Amino acid sequence: MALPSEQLQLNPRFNQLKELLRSANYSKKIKKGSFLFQEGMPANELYLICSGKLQMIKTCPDGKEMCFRICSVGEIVGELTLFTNDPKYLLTAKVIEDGEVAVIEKDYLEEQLLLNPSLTFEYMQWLSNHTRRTQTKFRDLILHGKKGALYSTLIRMSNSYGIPLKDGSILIDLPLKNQDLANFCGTTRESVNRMLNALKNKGILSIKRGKITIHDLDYLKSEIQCENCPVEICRIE
Amino acid sequence: MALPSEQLQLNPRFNQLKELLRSANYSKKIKKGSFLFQEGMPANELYLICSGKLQMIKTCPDGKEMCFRICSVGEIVGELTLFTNDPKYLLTAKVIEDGEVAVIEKDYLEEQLLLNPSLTFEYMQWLSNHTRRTQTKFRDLILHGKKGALYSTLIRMSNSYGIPLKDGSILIDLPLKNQDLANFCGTTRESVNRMLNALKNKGILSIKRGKITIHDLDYLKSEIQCENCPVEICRIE
DNA sequence: TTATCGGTGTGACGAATATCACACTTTTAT
DNA sequence: ATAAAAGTGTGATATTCGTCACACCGATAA
Repeated sequence: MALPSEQLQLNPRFNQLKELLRSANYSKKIKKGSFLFQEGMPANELYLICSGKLQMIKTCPDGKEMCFRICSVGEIVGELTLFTNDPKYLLTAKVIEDGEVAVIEKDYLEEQLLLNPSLTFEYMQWLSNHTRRTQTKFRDLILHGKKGALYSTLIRMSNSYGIPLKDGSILIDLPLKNQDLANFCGTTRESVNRMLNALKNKGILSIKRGKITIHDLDYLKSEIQCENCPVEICRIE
Repeated sequence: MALPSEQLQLNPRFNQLKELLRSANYSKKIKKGSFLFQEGMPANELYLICSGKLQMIKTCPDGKEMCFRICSVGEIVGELTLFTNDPKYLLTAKVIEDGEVAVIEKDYLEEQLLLNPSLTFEYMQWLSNHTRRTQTKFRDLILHGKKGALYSTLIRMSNSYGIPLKDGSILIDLPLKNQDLANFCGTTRESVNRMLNALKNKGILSIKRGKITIHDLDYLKSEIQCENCPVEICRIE
């Protein structure tokens, strides 16, 4: 059997796993504003996004929402239901852009994962990274107030969706409303608005047609005592 | 090396995994105040706690600490380094009670996990639950202010370390300083102190010799709009 | 015993953040 | 094109929370 280190070279981007998911026997159209699944629902399926965009959110009875990830083409959702005793979705998948997802049966995937060690390896690697990302987010979101939460979110957005521009700035290629950012940070849209405008005035970032461009990422990093953890980890998604 | 097996049976889940860890070829004494490992250190080993207690913390350059778990006998630490490209510990393991840990080589465990599907299954199950716990903590810690963070922490402590008493109360069998709780919640010891005293005055809880007894768990739950997620998930550790 | 130490309890105050209200701007739908 | 809807910007005010200061409490070691 191949050693982990060799496999690591072979599959840096989880190709086997996605290949398997792509072979799904059917797909499903998703419509903006609808939900692919909602928290609490029994979970029998996972999805690979073929097109469109999803927000993975946790809702509160009082109407508040907390956003964990924004997922688009090539990403896997519903993953945390695998190998659980009582499979229910923990999060809600809200469609924010029309598209299509490949559907795969949870049971089938579990079976395949246990049969195919190199697939297992990919999945574990993916899940480990996922967990590491979630855990590092904690420090930033909780330990440096709401400003820290926003700055951290912007940095992670840069790493996840950023396009480097000629002048060294980074365009976050995702239309984000103030409220969206607030949902990532656990704050209010008004607070986000004020903080963003303060950053604009300092020349740290600018906003055009709903998309943010970061001009001075280092400023944001220094404000939250960023330790430059690997980009693999310091991401939204 | 012989480990007292009855200790490992405290938690009936994940027996295969623990059995494997138990076969570790050596163990290490841990001394209160020292660190089993520190974040950033290259990670080549995992540990199974035989005795003693550890705090898994994330530190900040400015001296703040965030506590994720308190681990004792039968628990596995250092797990998130498995299957990562650049294996470094993300958290620091601070010893808060003398003891001993079984040491297992990361490479060896990775190999075993890929060779043995039923071991794989246990590990994935464990990691999934771990991730689900971390994720659900987010909502509580971020969405309901510091009071929500404390209440959530107390509820999770009850599920993790609670001993039901005859009168229906729950004793959290773990000596906790105000500062410890503050580190779990991302707040200050003064704030924790005020909130705890407010809860004492309302008869929600009482404290004797450093240990908290919850008299009215439902009050705490209702305050943070708890959805009674499975106890498997709603835990500190 | 007393001195020391780590922890608790609490007031005063200021900073950070939420809330409310409303005007203004941009986007979307008809 | 125009109206309606959605999103942004901002002041005023309330609330939450952190910070500082210091008294107190209880264990323990000299």
